[in-house]
Amino acid sequence: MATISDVATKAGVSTATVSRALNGVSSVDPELVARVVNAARTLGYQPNGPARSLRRQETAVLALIISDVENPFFTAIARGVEDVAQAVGYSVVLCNSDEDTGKERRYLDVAIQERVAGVIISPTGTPSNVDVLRDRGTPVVAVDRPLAERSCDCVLVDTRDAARHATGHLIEEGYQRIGCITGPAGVPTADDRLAGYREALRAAGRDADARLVRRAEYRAAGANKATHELYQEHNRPDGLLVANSAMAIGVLEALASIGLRLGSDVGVVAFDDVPWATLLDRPLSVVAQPAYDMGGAAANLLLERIADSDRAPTTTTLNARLIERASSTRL
Amino acid sequence: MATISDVATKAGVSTATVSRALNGVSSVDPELVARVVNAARTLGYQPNGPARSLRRQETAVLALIISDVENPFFTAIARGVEDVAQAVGYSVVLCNSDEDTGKERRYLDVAIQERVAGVIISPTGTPSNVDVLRDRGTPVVAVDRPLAERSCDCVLVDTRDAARHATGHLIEEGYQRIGCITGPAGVPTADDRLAGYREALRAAGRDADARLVRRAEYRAAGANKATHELYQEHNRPDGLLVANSAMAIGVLEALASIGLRLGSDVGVVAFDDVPWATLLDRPLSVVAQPAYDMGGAAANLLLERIADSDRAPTTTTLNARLIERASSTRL
DNA sequence: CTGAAAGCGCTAACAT
DNA sequence: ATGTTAGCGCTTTCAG
Repeated sequence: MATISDVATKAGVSTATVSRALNGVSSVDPELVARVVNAARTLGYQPNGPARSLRRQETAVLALIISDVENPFFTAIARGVEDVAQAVGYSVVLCNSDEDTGKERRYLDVAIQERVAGVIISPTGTPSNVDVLRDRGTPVVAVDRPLAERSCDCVLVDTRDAARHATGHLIEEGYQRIGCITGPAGVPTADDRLAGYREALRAAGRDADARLVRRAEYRAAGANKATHELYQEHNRPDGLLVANSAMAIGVLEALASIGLRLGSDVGVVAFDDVPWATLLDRPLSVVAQPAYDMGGAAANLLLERIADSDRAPTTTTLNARLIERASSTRL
Repeated sequence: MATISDVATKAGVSTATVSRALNGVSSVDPELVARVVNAARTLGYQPNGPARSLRRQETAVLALIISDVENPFFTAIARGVEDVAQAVGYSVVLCNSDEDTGKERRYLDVAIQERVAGVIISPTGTPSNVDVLRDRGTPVVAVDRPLAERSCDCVLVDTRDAARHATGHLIEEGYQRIGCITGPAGVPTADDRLAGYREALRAAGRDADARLVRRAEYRAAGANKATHELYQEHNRPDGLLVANSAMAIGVLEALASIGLRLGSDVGVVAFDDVPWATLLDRPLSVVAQPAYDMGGAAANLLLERIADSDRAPTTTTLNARLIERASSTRL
């Protein structure tokens, strides 16, 4: 593969001039630039990335570590990140931590070893994993979930507020015993959505009945099981707040198999807008999070921090939007 | 950030010994290994990836270039690739070409510049883009779509066969005027699915009616429009083969808005299994492709080729599975 | 404005 | 078994 010195020989100049010409340093004789560009093209020259990174002590790649590639919410974030990064010449490498602290740790190590310019992460488990980056001065932005230490840029949505709204909506629609199916304890979004749910009940002068709350992994299977449990008890809920779209699938399957109809028998609102929401017989009401914008905002924040590591940490909080459909309407 | 020579100094050995110890060369005195490992740990040493890549003239990263990160089919492939790669110590960088030849080209350039060990690609548009890799001897595996030149490892599914089966199933269920909504001309999967559809009709002694065929981008919006067009004509189809799951969403929305019921009014089979298929009032019949396995197979093929570039190119063809549900049953 | 040369951090001969 | 050293390809002083 052609190197910079092949190009230099072919163009009859030094490697320094080739480097300057190809990197757009203005002080190069236009005629030489033309010769260099020509030589590079005929040789099919492509710069050696590792050599450049080694010399410059920096790379033009960002790492994005998410907890589930198959969750549309996270892939939408990924698009947002990528579109912003691409526009300024950065590449993005997408890593899937799968809600596994060990995997997350390994990817962080890879990110450090490859000397990426910065990391955007939706942190899984303990914040100590991320400390590894901060110790080395690698810029980090947390997205979707805050880091325990507030000393880090974050892009969040006001998910507790959104949960409160959604629950309030179910109350207004006349549902009496509203339950909540949320993610594992310790996952901030799961806890916040539960907190918002409780606030709404309290604000309406109702007791939050702990027996109507279930936790499970953020996946269909766990939510399915949790729903079946909930409906084996005496006090069956007639309303349900579901904390993510994967869970919604498990919940809706369970309700169908029990023979309950959405809206009339049980009002349901789920987090995350999904393209199939409107295909259901009773279309699904959702809390739509601005995932694409979150990704874009996170990327911008990261780029700013890369440019200026002394900037004070910012937290950007975006709002979610409740979309009311038939699944949360009595008739 | 600590370098190898910092570790060498701290452990009281040469950098060569540190390198050997940390890379598990067996001929190092166990006591020295221990000292090195200790020094490395206390210094928080992490090897410099670019330096290593430059020296070794190889990297332990694979690039995966797919045409749509938001399509569950491709994210499932990504998981398959990643699980195999991870197990043998490779990282995977995921790139989203978005069915855009220009973006694809840019990512291929990045892959070359970063000197990735190999590329798995679901090629968009002209095959000439990929030639760039083959000219440089970068190992490539095509997945989901073949490369025009057969001189390249491929992992495909027998999608024409699957389309024929699915169409045959609609015929057997008694649907009389079966239409097809497929992707853009030139995209091999789109063309193959159409070809399989036609074969099935011919085998049943029916004319393939060109007026029942529509093409659109592999997205919901285009399929929605195409469906509306189809149902404005005299000869409305009573059966539909839909070439991917994003399109299925557009089609189902259109049918609902026209007031047609799945199964009874119009039998529908769509490519790609989706988790929400069973949530519909009339659950959706699908052609389930083994996406995860495809990713795994592609990764294995690529690793083999990296190890032995002289191996003859292989084409692995996997089978899809028709899952019959209520959307393709009259009653 | 251009060239010569040093050196980023690591690994792999080669020498001991 | 360990150390010495050259050099991967590039960018960037420093001279001229």
